[in-house]
Amino acid sequence: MSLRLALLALLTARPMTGFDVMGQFDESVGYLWHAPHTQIYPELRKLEALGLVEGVEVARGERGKKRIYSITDLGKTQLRDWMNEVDEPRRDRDPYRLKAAYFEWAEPESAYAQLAAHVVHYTAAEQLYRQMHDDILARRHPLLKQRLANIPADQHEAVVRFKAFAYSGLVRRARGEVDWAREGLALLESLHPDLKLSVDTARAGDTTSTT
Amino acid sequence: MSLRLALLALLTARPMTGFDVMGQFDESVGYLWHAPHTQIYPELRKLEALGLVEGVEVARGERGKKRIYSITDLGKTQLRDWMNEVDEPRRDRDPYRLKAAYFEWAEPESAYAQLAAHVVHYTAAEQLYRQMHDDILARRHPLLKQRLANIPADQHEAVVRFKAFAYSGLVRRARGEVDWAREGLALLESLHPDLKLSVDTARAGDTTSTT
DNA sequence: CGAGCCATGTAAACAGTTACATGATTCT
DNA sequence: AGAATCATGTAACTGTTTACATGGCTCG
Repeated sequence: MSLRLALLALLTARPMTGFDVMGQFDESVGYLWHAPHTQIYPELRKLEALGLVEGVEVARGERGKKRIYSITDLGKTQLRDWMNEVDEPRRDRDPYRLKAAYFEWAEPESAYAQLAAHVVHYTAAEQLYRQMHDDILARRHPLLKQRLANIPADQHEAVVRFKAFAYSGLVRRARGEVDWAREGLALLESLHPDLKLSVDTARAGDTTSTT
Repeated sequence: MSLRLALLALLTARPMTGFDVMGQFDESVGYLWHAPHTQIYPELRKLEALGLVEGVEVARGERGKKRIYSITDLGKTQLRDWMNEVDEPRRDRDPYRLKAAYFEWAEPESAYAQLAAHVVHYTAAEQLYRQMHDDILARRHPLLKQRLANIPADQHEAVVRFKAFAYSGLVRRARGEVDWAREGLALLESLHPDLKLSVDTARAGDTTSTT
């Protein structure tokens, strides 16, 4: 259901083509939910069949065409209903923790490399999420600006704060991942004091640390 | 691949039936990875067909039977290979943050109820994970004891520490979820000062808080 | 003998990934 | 003319959920 929710929510900002949705899924909303175009196009068709969105075909140049989707009143009602549902938390599925639990089966060097990559990835992710968070609060984010333009000014504050709140959660998670992975690196170093230096060297040359 | 990894890793502790695996997936490993029996039984058959595990049928009473699976040498090699692979972090899919980003579409009461449920759930989860963490470090955990019995004593420390490390990650995540949800509750209260009390009352009577 | 546990499946539907495919428009 | 971007799909496969099914064992 999350993909549908993401699509409907996105279309409340402005009408879009499937291609536009793709673009948003590569940035902004894409950090909250991502889907490839092979899932987006069919799903928009399904939403249209359900009457939740409406698509109109529009010419593009001489022969080209594109399909612009807007959310319908029914779609807004459905969105509101989904948003009001309390879905009980999903059972956790955690590939990182699963793998870490059995690190005794990996070479220490490779466990180290995995945790180092984790640090690199989530350090960059945290930066990115924090940037988004700040852009939202400052109302610099382009899609957010369009969204706000369509609704009364007295609701702007709530809309902005909710989005910032969501990103603050992403920042928090990313920071947690980094702290956790560092804890793991320290553990590996304490278990294999002899390997430490060689791996550290490998990491410096390997992972193209961006910080 | 995570399900297979979880199954193979589990079978390194001791041979098990599909039913035993189910039991473990309802506790211990189940916090790291979960699958219903409808996925476990066919997957074990597939692993057997691949030669990664070996199943022997054993009588149970007069007419009953069960199938006990053990990991093969090939399975151990495969497990080691998977553990050494550095899988680059998956694209984030985050239903909670997605939903929170569009809370302006929910009734404040219902947004509040969702975050309150989040707090309750992850508070309980944190307790549980912390308990597991402590049981592991103290080597009280039954499956862990069996696992340690099969390997040289000089490897015990590493095995125990890796498992504890994984659970420490779960504890960290759960705590992050609670903090985040509380941040959201505070936000809702600041946006709707008038609603606060009524919702608070509803929460106290509603969610059977266990702390 | 009934309740609760042990034990194992199939099938349909839904969600997500990966591979394969096509073509127009715009800018340089 | 070629590259970058806009635009949209189908199909096969893998993974996960949900519904439907069955039957034996053990203990009170």
